Amino acid sequence: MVTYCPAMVDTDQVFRALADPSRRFLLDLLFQRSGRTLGELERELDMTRFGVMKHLRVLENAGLVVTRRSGREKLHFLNAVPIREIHNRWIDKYTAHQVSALLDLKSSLESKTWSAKKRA
Amino acid sequence: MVTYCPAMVDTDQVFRALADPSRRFLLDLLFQRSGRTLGELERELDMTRFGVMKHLRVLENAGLVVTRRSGREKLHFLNAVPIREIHNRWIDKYTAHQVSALLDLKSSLESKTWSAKKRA
DNA sequence: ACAATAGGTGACCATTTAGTCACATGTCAA
DNA sequence: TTGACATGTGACTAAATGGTCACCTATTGT
Repeated sequence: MVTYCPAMVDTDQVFRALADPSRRFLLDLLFQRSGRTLGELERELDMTRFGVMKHLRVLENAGLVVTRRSGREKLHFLNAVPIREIHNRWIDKYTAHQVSALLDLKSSLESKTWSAKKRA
Repeated sequence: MVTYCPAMVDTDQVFRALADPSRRFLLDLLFQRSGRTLGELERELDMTRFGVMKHLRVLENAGLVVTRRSGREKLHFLNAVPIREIHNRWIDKYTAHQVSALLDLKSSLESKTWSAKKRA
């Protein structure tokens, strides 16, 4: 019998977890480098350890973060599956191409602006 | 000068807009068929007109819904661009394949369960 | 054993948020 | 122009949320 699967998530918990900027920043940190401890993450936020712990639990309950204990440390990893499910909910194959093209255009414009700034 | 672009969105507003189940349901309705009026959407939710209106404004401010007036009616359309940006934030090209494969597996298992149920 | 370190719990407070209502504006058609 | 219809505003209440703190447990190295 399967005891855990990264694709098993509660939709509502996922969206509520993503609603907070601190939690999104935690996901950014784990996207950058997974397998961090609570203390390590705490140092990056302007908040007490308890606040960070609370946020991490919300993320874990939502399935956006999975954890593994190692001695007295708890390692946190990013799980991207719920993110992909959000995408699949409101973007079908037909509109996906248009949207991607628009965003590519946008980022290309932004990089031009950026290099213009850099030169200035 | 550009006065409007579907790719111009405030990240925080997008995530907070998606945090409510009623608002996600409104997006589902507009994903199914875009260009609906307030009254039309109101009939689908178990909520007063005012509540629905408030939710639609949140979605509009987030850029997830764009509107067009037509006489005394206001038509609402889904804008998928912010959704795609969420995806791009935490899923890179390398993990995208793994995640997609996992979700394909999941949906194939679910459809098997479903047809088994149907036969029973 | 001991102190230092890493993580955890429950209660608490300030702020935000969902939903409703009385009331107001603008548009259509007879 | 009159009445019906579609949408909009500001104030209000009840519930949820973010963040902190005093206090607690478990693991490590000496």
